[in-house]
Amino acid sequence: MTANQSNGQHAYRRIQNVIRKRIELGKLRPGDVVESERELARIHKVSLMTARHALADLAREGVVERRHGAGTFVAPPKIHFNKLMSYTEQMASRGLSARSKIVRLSSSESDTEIAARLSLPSASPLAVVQRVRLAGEEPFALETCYLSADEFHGLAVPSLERGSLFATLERDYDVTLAYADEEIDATDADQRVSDLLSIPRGTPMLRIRQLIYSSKGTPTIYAVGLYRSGRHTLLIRRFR
Amino acid sequence: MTANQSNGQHAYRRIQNVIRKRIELGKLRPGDVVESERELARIHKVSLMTARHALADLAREGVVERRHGAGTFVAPPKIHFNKLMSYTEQMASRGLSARSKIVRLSSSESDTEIAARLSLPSASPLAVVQRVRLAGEEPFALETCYLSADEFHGLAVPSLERGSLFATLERDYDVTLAYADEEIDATDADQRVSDLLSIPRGTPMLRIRQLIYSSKGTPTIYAVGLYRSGRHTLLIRRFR
DNA sequence: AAGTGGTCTAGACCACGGC
DNA sequence: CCGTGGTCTAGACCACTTC
Repeated sequence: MTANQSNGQHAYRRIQNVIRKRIELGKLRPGDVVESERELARIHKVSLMTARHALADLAREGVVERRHGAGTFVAPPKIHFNKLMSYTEQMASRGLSARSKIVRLSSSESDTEIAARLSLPSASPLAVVQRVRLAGEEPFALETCYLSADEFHGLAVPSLERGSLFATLERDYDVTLAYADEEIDATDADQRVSDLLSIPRGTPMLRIRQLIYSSKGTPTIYAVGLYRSGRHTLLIRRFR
Repeated sequence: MTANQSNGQHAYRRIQNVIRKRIELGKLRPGDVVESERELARIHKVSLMTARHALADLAREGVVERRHGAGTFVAPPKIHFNKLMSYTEQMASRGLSARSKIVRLSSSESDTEIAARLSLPSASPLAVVQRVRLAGEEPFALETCYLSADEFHGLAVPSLERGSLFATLERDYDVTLAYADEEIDATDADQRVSDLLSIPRGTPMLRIRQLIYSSKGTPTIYAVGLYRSGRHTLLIRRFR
C-alpha cells in the first residue's frame, strides 16, 4: 500500500472525484462548505498533505474556493471562458443539438499556405471538411477544416454528420486536442459564402481562423470559420 | 525556525525568486535544466516537499516545464495570450508608441443600458471618452469608454492624450483592473464611424465590447471598440 | 543503474476567521 | 477560543527517462 489503493487511482484523485460527484449530483451546492483538510484526511485515511493536495488542486481548477481561516467552499458555477470546444460541444453546453450540413469533403487537395500552417511539406495532400452550421433551420456559419490527409486517411462522412470532428479524431485516430491559437477579424461575404448561407453579398462576417494543436504540441487542424454578423458573438475573458 | 527564515519570505518563494532572477539575468536560458528537487532541498536546506512546492508552482505559472524522469527545464518565453492590456500597453509590447486622438470627452451623459452593464442606477451620469486610434497616420479604430462620472470625476484630457486610461485610473483613482469579459462580433461602419476613420460606409468592422472589472470585482469600464477589417486581428488562445 | 519527478506519510507550528 | 487553511519537516516508495 503505497501510491495506489483499492482501485488504480491516486488517493488525491479519489478524494477529488468524491467531491466532484457530490457537486454534480447537487448534494453540494455553490457556497456550501466542503470538508476541511483534517476531516478529509480522517475520512479517507490519508495524510494531511494528501487531503490538502486534493483541495488545492480543485481550487486551482476553480471547482472550490478556499478562504484562509474560514474553510473550503463550492465555487459558483463558472461559464467556460476561453475553452476550446467543438461546435457540437458548444451546442451541447447550451442544451441544444448541433445541426450541420457537409458541403465539401475531399482528401487530395493541396495548398502551400495551409500546409505551412500545419507544418507539413508544401505539396502534402490535405483532407478538407467544409460544413454549414445551422441554428434551427437557418444557416449562420461556414466552417472549413484542413487536416493532413496522410495522417487522417479515410475520414468518413457518416461519423462527421452525427458526431463532431473532435470526437472522431479522438476516437478513431487516438489524437487528443489540447489548445488552439485563433486569429479573429472581420470580412464580408463573398459570392460562395452568400450562396451557401443564403445571405446578401457583402454582409459583415466574423472570421475566426484557428490552428488547433494536439496534446503533443503538433499543429493538427487548421480551421476557418465565417460567422454571420448578429447571429454569433464570441465570448472571451482576459486577465491582467 | 518554522515558516519564515532570514527574511520575511516563505522558503518556497525564496527558492522561486532565486530561479526567476537567474532566468531574468539570462544565466538560465529556455531549455536549460533547473536544479532537481533534491538539489534545491540540499542547497536551500529545506525538505523535499518544500523544494517540490517551489518547482510545481513555477511550472503552473509556465516559468518552467517538468518532465517526469527527465528533469525541470526553463520554459520558452511565452507570448502573452488573453492578457488584458490597454492600447498603450499593446503598442508598447510591440515596440510602437500609441497614437490616438480624443474625439469626445464628456461627463454628464446618461444611458440606461450602459449604466446597467456597469451595475449603476439607470440615471447615473457617465463619463465618456471616445478616441480614434492611429497606426502611423492612418486611423484604424474607434474606441469608446464609459465610466461612472461620480466615481471618476475630473478625468483630464492631457493625462489621457499621453498616458493610457488604465494608467490614469490606477494612478489617480487607486483602481486596479483585473479582468474583462468581451463580446466580439462583426458589423459595418455607419456614417459617423466612416467619417471619423475616413473609410467607406459599410466597411466590415470587428466590434469588441468589453466590460472591465476591478480587482474588487466591480464592473468599472464599459468599452466598445470598432476595428477596421484587415488592419487589426485579435489573437486568442483557447485551452481544452 | 542512476537520477528524476510524482505520490504519500505522520506529524508540526503559524496566521487567520468567526464566534 | 477553536477550527481553518498555509507552510514545513524528514523521510519513503513508485514511475519514468536517460545512459
